[in-house]
Amino acid sequence: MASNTVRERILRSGRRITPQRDAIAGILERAEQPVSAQELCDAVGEVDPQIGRATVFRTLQSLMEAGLVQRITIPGAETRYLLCSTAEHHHHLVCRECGAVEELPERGVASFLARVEREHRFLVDHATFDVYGTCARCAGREPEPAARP
Amino acid sequence: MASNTVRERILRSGRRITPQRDAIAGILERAEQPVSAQELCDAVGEVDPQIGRATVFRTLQSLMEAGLVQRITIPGAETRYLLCSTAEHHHHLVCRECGAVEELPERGVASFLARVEREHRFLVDHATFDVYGTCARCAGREPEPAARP
DNA sequence: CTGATATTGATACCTGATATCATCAGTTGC
DNA sequence: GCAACTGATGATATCAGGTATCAATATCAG
Repeated sequence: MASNTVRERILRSGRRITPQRDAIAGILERAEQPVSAQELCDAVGEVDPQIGRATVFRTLQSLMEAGLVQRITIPGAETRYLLCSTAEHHHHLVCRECGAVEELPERGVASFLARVEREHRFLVDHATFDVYGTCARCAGREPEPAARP
Repeated sequence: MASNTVRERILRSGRRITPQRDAIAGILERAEQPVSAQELCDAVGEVDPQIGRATVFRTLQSLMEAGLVQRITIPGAETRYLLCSTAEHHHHLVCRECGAVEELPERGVASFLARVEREHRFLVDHATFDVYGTCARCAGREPEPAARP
């Protein structure tokens, strides 16, 4: 299933499958939220304390190059890594409450980018569009229960 | 003029004017491109070698809080700092060729964000939208003259 | 001018990430 | 299955950007 797919995707990108990569990909796969490098190192250490930091970062690098992982750089916060369901370029809706990340497909942004290109006479090569806020699930709950009778 | 405005803006934010802040703001003001922390430290050192790195970073912090400076975090590249003409939230078009930065006003993005909110039932709090590509001026020149007869 | 207080500079420190390099293990051809 | 070629690993050192500490200093309101 999914695990197999990740393995296949790693193989297809001309990389080798190793227990370390398996472990790291598995952790990313099980994480519903993007994880920081530190969290990932800790989680990896629980699976196999032998796995070194360098391997974790190298694996992230490889997976990013293969398009399996995206790095989410939140200004003023930790950089996080996310296993993406698609290798296509896309953007993220990050919930500040629960940390959940929703993927915003490129085509949702394309028409907007086209307008930017037209209005600014700017040849767009790459755009990062990360949106922070509150997801539907968290917005449903009351954030301040004490504020209500 | 502009220098005065920066001073005023610093003062209005309840901060003191110091020669160090003056120097740092001046460098940012004269830079047409966003500068990295390292570049800024170097440039500051040329003005006054006494000014320490900590002061540079603290000043950047202060100016960011005051809305005078924005930090541009390019994944996989250096973080850069940019003196912005407006304290309002806005986005950037960064030219990869010449490094020039064009400001994209929030209102240009607002309607797009509204659609995202509607379609994803997501309450947008903050969005960073940084676009990389080629500006009109650089696109006008031939990037590969050898490729043409 | 003067004092309360924000600011500074030197330094140490932290975290995320990368470089090095000898060793090890997948993969491939047979 | 086996050897060997090559990519991957782990330990370590190192780097860069950025922050914390703290005594000394400078700013600005009164």
